Amino acid sequence: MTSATSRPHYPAPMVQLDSVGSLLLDAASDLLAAEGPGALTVRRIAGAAGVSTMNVYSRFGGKDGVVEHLFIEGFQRLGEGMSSVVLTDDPIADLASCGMAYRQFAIDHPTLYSVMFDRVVPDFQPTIDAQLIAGSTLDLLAQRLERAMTAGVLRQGDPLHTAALVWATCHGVVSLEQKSVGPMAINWPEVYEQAMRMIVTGLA
Amino acid sequence: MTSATSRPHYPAPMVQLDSVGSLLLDAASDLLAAEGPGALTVRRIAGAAGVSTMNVYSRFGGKDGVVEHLFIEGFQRLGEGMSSVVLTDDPIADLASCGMAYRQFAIDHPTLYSVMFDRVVPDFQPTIDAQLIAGSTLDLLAQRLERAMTAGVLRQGDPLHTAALVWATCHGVVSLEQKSVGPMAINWPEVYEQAMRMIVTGLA
DNA sequence: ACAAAGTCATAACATTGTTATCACACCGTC
DNA sequence: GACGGTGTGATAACAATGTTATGACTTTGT
Repeated sequence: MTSATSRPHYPAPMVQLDSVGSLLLDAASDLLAAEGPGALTVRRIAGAAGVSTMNVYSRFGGKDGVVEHLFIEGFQRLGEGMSSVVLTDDPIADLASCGMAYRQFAIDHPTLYSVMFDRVVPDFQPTIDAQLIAGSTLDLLAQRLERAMTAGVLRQGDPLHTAALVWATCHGVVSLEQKSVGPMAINWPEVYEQAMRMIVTGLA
Repeated sequence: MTSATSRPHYPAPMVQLDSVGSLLLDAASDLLAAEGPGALTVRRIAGAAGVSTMNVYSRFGGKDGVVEHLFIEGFQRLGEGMSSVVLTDDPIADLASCGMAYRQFAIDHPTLYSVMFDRVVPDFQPTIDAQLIAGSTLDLLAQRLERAMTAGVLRQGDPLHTAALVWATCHGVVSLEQKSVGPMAINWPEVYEQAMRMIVTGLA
């Protein structure tokens, strides 16, 4: 992270990880969940994995490579969480379930969520590939929305743009809630439900 | 001099700043705007202000004190931007203007926005006072919404919770846009306008 | 069997936030 | 005017960070 000459390219995220690599990722994930992004130091990650710090560089190209893996893993798990809701014959109810799964992920993994959506690791910028993976999570939502559109319960429109709008709304509520912005009196779970009602009626 | 017992106690944000303090804040603000949060180091701030690093500690208690000032200043400027829109006799149009002012602020000051809403400075946590100031920005929005409610163009409801919902929606779109999350093909300005239409129809 | 190449733990380096040191200016008193 | 106390602030030191260099050990090819 010292030389900012050119965009650093980390190892491809799909490389087969050996045991040490997996150990490092697990240790980083545990550290992140337990103590937050501040605990994500190269020495602590390597120490928790029981290996030397150089493994972080030989396998991931540096700290940012590890963070990028966590970033991608987070979006994959978020996608799994949203796609694991069982579909009913009510597209609107399914959308609501999807939204609740989104919020549940953010609540269950707040520090991972902050790695994904806040710039919580200094100078970390996901690669184009990682951004594409992150963006592909939107496809799930777009499919749900398109289904609701063809069913006639939502107004017709570009599914991708509508998905971006819905995603942004859910993210906005979760983000403000996590940062405790605004008066303490605000009941954020209620705001979230209100947001989903607003989405449905606003896009009907 | 500073009580070593309680740690995160920055000087009150309303203290009268001497010339060196103002110099430091201006330098920090310029650095943040020009090179992003990574450039916000104690030495660079002091160097840009032409003073020694110790001034950061004697006047602000440390780097986080400076960041807290920027944090508060950001919300104050955001509030000014939103309250500077001239009011018409159309509460809905005024709400839209308010929303556009919000987005304009985020576009004009992206790094300041990230200090306010992302956890971009490691281990920085705004004090309760700063959070209250940040939350008070919501009051402006709540007043606009209450006006639209009494005018009958928006459904009755708790103005504060509704304001939180509207704020979260605007923040969500701006946040995802700034981080380039999602496919590149997304037209974020259009998503933002769509969001405001959704808000109006969803809350009518 | 031996040299070349790779691997990895240790140590070194630059930079960060923070704290300690210490010289010098200022101020009240004699 | 001289002197001791007070405090301000610049310099240097310290711990921790990401990263790179070094050097010993292992593996491999012939």
